[in-house]
Amino acid sequence: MLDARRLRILREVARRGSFSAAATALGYTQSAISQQVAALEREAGVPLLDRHRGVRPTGAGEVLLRHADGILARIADAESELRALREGDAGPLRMVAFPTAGASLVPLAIARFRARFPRVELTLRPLEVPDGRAALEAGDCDLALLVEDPEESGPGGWPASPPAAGRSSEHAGGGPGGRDDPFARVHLLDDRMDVMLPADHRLAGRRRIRLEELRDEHWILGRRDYVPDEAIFDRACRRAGFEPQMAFESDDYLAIQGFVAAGVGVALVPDMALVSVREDVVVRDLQHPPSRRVVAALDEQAWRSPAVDAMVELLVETASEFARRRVAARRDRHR
Amino acid sequence: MLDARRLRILREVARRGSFSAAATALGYTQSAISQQVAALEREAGVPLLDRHRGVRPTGAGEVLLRHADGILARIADAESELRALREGDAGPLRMVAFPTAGASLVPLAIARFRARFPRVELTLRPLEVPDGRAALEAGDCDLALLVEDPEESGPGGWPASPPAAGRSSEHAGGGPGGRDDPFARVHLLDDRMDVMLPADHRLAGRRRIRLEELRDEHWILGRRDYVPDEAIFDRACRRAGFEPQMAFESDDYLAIQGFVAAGVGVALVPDMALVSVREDVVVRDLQHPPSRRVVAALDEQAWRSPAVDAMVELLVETASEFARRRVAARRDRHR
DNA sequence: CATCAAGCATCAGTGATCCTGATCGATTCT
DNA sequence: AGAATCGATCAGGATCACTGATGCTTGATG
Repeated sequence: MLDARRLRILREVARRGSFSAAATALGYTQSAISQQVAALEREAGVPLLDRHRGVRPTGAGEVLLRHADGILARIADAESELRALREGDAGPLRMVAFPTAGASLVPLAIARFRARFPRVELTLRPLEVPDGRAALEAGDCDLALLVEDPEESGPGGWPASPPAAGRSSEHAGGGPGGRDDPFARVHLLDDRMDVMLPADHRLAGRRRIRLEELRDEHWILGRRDYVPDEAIFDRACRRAGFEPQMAFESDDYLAIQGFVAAGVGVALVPDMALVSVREDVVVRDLQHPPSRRVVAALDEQAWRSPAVDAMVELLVETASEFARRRVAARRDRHR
Repeated sequence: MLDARRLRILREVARRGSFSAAATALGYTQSAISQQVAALEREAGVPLLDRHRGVRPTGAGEVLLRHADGILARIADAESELRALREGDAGPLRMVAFPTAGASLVPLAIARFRARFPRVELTLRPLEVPDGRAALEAGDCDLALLVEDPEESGPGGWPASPPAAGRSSEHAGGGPGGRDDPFARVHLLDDRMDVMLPADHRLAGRRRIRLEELRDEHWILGRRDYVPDEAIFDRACRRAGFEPQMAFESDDYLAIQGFVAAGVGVALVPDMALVSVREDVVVRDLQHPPSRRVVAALDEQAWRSPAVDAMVELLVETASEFARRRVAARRDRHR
């Protein structure tokens, strides 16, 4: 196969009009140029340079030079894109997020990210948590936003960078009740869960509610296999000393709002899902509110581009602002 | 610089999904593939393949693969064009010819050539003989049609090919009165020169004229520095025992016809320039007609593509037919 | 005409690179 | 558990690329 380095040499020779000049320009000796050109001509089976009067490309040389520019330009493109990718300001960044995050937290982070890294090709797929985990495992995405049950997972934290020495696993998973997946997790926020009641519910006027007070209600919850909501809820009820009666499961918090409004039951909803709340339902704090943990997960094995790191950092920042704003919103709710 | 061979390996690995399969496909061992991919990743500074579960390209790998196809395709293009060029059925063929040939003999040869080698990019520049010789010398053309004085040049013939053994040089130039340029010459035809008279000239009715009979005429001839016509004519006159009186020089045979028709003088014109003859002039044979030699000249040093060889051969054929046709036309002229 | 400088070709030597074959560890399938 | 597959790694040998020296040709200069 034609060697691009030799094409570069040929081009330089043609451009400069002499082997020696090309050698100087490329940092070789004249001897090396001569040998490489000879090798290229041997390979081509045709003389490429007319050495008789100066050095000029022959017809065949012209033909090859026409291609050489294109080939070398494309190689240079590939190299510059690789360089950009290595430095984080270009290339693909494939994100997945569970739908609620994809509609609330993530857009904020992405807006900032795009401003800072306009050339990164950022893609976001909203995927339910198990699918997101699978995508990460399959290498189909670089970064996944997941919700998890805080009592099933470790404390979470910034993952140690793989090539660095002394990799501490204290932040990563694998602690008590650790997970069996190899992901690094970064804690973004604890998504507190509130109770949603029909606006005309007997407890709607209360500022804070104890879970036991709702022991006789029918409950509407997110689907068990998508979000950890139900597991968290079950445990909370058990601790409150009752067994909840389930009315419906749904994977859509808007649908859940609809059920609550219609009087089908009450719901435990994560704060994050409350970016829009219908008029005919109210949201009230629980006394000991459970929460679910929102994390950014990465493949600890895989190389992390600077873009991914930057995105994680932005997510952390954005999440903390988001949490502050939610606390404020919670305060307003009670006025 | 990125090595195209490595890109090919990367592509094959990505396509087949395993190092071993790629190794088999490319005729390497798995070890070689592994090492080459590792080298490519080192060079790129980024992991390109995710080896964890099967082998899949990472984001960076995808980026590089996107370029790899383009790069490899272009290299393949260049190679196939080189191959075609080596085999003669593609690539450039740059011809120059003196204007008279460019308007008579050459179009016939080119028509046949194009039918046989449609993919060769054939270019023809009409250049006066000295310019054509310079172009050939400078390597600006592959083949030049020249007119020469037969008494200044050797017999002409098929040039000996430099690398081939046992190619007889008996036909080649370099005989008595040889030239100082390094061109190989192939004799195409002897372009006989006739005398052109005004239609009302006193000798217009004659079938054949002796040069001496025109000793008192004024002569119109092609320019000395462009064509050998004048040198040939001078010598003929000297042999006929007189010194010609010159009226005009012109580099255009149509202009010469105009002068003759206008009665400015008579002219010695090469047969080849008589593809079109005005009504108000006549062309008559000389008794011992001088002739100029039409040759195809090539740079003996340069590599001769099969296309050039084919063109030379076609020119020889075409020239002999052309000469036959001219003889017939000459016969008709006298009826 | 002799000399000199510039330029390409060639050769031997050396260091880098590439490939093979063997082996190891990990993973998957049976 | 055992076999099979796959990638990583290592040592060794072949090849390749480059350097530095030398020779030859050409064109300019005194």
